[in-house]
Amino acid sequence: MSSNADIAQKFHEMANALELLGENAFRVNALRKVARAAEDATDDLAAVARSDPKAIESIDGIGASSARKIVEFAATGHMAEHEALLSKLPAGLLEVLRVPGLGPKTVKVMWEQGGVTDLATLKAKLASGELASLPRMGAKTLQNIAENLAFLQTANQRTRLGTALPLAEAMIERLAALPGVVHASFAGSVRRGRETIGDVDLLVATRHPEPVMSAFVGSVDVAQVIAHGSTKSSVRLQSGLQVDLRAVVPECWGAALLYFTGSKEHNVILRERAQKQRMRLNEYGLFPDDGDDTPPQERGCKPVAAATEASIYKSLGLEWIPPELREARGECDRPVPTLIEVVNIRRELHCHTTASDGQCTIEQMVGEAKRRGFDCIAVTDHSRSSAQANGLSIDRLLEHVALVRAVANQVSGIHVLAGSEVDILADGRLDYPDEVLAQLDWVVASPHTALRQDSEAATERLLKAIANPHVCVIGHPSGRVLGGRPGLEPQWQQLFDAAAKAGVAMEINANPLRLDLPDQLVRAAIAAGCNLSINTDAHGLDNFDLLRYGVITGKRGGLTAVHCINSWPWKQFDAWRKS
DNA sequence: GCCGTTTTCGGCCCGACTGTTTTCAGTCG
Repeated sequence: MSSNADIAQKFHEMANALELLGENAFRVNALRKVARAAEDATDDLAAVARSDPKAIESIDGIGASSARKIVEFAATGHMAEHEALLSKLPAGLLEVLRVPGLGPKTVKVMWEQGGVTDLATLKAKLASGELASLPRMGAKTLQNIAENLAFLQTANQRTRLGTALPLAEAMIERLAALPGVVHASFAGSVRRGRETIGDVDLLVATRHPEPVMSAFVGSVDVAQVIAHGSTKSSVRLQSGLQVDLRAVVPECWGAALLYFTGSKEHNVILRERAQKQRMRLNEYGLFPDDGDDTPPQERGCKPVAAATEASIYKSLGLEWIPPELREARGECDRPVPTLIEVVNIRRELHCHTTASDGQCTIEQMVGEAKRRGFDCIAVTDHSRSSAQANGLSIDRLLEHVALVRAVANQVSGIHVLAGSEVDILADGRLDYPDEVLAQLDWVVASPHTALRQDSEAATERLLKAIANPHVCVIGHPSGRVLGGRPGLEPQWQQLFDAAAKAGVAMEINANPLRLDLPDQLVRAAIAAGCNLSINTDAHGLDNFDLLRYGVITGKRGGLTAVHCINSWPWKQFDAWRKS
């Protein structure tokens, strides 16, 4: 675990502990904000705290008190207040908060009056019926807790975007076809394109929501109905994934879409902004604030804006902000960039064929790239050390390069580059000698093994690869697998500075298992002056469809076509490549 | 605990649904 994740977890735990102890809710919220700031930070906070303690306090959301705790943690590996708070609670009590539907108030009562100290005692006391004597603990509530506890113990972790997005699209298609549905869209973290999502949020505009809600909760793949109201329902699918559906009237579409897309933190910023302008923002619209506490839509107030997202942003003095940027990372305080789009991508610069571990021939891959309108494809099969991927020995590589060049000469209308995805060995040497690399048109250098080495070794390893004059792109730089392995955690700033100077691009690997670099590192790389390369790493024809996940990740990092080598006009790209 | 184009003190987003209640607390997003 990087120090940032460790710090974030400690602040989350302190927030939860304070909540269970019945502390001030604003203090709890402030600690959660600190945790989020730590999660979002790209620099290693412990390292920053050691070299420049003052810098911690200048981070938005982190005040003097939390900064002191982070500095203390960086110096000693301990956080006294964290330990003191947790010592006031039974060791397993925080775990109980993870049960869906159980919040701090209920868990506190269960602990103080019911003797629940962890998931095991909760399970036992549910079975024995002891908890029924507690306040607000009816039969239905107890049954729900038991079901949710069972669910928690079998639940997968978060769902990858590559799974959730196609599912959300399919559900939206079904909802849009229902009678009376005027608009239908997915919202939430799927629309924002987060790399993993906790649940799927869907939104429809209709004047007759009840039949839509009934159709939704009655879908064949629904395993459990969590809530079923006239305008809001929640279900759990057989896969375990939770899906929420909300219905609004068409006049509110923009306000509702904005609200349900989030993020929660982005919404808070918009609402605070509305307040300062003496307005109120909710999912029904942006209303003048007349001081009346009753929600304006219930009093027939006419909204300032509601039908489209753009009209609401405009009324708040903002440009429309793409969903991918709505993470409360300063997007309201700077001009909105023209983000990269799938249509901007003109070439695929990382793919595999049957020569190594791909499923298709050179001709098939080139044909598919051409069919998709690309002006170039780089064939980059694995290098000799990747034995599990049938990596090419030097002799096989040279034969393969000849074959790729033969195909290149046969096809018209597309440039075909003979390249390699060459392993970056654990010590930073490349898997082929320089005189072999010099014979290639294109070199993607990627780490595949030794992905658990320490930060210092990883930094040195990748710096060495960046320094090699034949390397064009660092492929999936961290080597992470979402929900699988964390990958390398080098000093990214140092790497990006070096890559910018050397003119080496950093890859956004579009495979939804990887999304590597991730969004926040894309942002840091751009800030350092790096160019990015979005590639599908295709091993077959279908894989070309993964491109959109890389583009979404780029958008989340603020990537424009200007900093993406796949989007440059051919002449610009070719000149850059040859330099 | 954090923050400041009203504020260095006094605020801190808003509404739907459930289950248990006779008017609302708790949870969620």
